[in-house]
Amino acid sequence: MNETRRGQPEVPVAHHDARGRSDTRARIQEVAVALFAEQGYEKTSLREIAERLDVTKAALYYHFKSKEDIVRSLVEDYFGQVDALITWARAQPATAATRGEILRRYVGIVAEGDEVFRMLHQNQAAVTSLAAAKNRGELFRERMSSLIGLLTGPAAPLEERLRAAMALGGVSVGWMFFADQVPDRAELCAAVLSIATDIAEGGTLRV
Amino acid sequence: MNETRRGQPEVPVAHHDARGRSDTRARIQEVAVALFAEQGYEKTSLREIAERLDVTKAALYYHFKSKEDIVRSLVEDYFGQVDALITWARAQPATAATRGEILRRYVGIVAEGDEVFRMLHQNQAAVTSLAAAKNRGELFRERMSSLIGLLTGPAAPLEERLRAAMALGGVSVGWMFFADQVPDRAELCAAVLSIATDIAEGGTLRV
DNA sequence: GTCTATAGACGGATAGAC
DNA sequence: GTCTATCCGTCTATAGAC
Repeated sequence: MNETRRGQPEVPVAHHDARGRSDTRARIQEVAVALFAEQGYEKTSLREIAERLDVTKAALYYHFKSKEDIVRSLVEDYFGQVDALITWARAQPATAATRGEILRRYVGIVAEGDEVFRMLHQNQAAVTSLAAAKNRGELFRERMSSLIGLLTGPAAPLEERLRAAMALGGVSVGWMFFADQVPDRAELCAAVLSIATDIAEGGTLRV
Repeated sequence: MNETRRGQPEVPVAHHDARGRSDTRARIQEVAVALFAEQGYEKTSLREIAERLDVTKAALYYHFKSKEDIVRSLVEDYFGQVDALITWARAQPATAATRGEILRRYVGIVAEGDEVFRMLHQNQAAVTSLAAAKNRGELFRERMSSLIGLLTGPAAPLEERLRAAMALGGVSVGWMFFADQVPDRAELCAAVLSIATDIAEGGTLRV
């Protein structure tokens, strides 16, 4: 149960460098994402995170002011990228090329955010009710709504909006399901994008 | 959010029928699903469920042997239907008609299961780690894998399996996002199915 | 920056009366 | 079937030494 080093290939090895300086903060985030995604946010205690890092709970509080603060540092980064995408897209002409580019960037965000993205979707309820306090509105739904609007226009018919929603949803599920099963992420990325574009454009555009 | 007791987010009224018989068990399930979906499984305490029902925690333990048992009673029903679908599908010829029917039934299960389905997806991490004890393997991933296999054949190329996965994912997201926004559920159901079939068949079949 | 120790709160669960 | 009362565990978070 306590395999501090092993498993995911990218977990760093050293706790300290030669002078005793530590990158503990970043390592806390790494371990936290992994545990939150695996067991859930609430079920993961600070004690458990601390144990994996071979530090004590109190040390965590030096780097983060609360458990919620750890998750916030993770989530902000991801949603920040989505918000940036939305802002960018609103300044573009509503062309098919723009819609294609929105999907392309969205797939990029998902692919890059990977672990945080998975953690987020595994803990939607917990994360949403955390953020609800400061970040008003529904974290996921609001962004989803914006993206659908940008992919279809403000008052598109149901079928069209549905295609956009299913394209977005397909990206999430498709990526998360296959990300750790295929060797070539770039290939997966391209395939997901191609199908998502296909879905959104409703067969008028074939790649 | 709460359509069982329509109206505001308020407390149900009747505790007993005329003869003192109570449907407490069913009402516990209703309240639990709603709260779990809204705030998350772990964040919802038995005290809170009991309060909404105007009973005490101890009363809950008469009907369910544990908190986990409440969620299990909910989840079993849903996954039972999915498993039945998989069993049925395995006994069918691997034709396009069968694949279409798999999707049709899957959409039906999602549409009917609605609230439980939403609760499940809002608490994937929590629910998975609960069931892990008795129901070995990944609750979601394993079923997903089976369905993808049935929709594509055992050793289909990545793109084809990806289409299947994204069709399934699209159904979940599409339904959950629009279910409480459109007046006509049957219409939504048909539209989702149509698009999902479109996705899975990869443009060879147009509805 | 990290530790030990502990406060303070809350949760799940049980016993036994009615 | 439901209640009151209570036990025990675990958790977040803080105080203060080093």
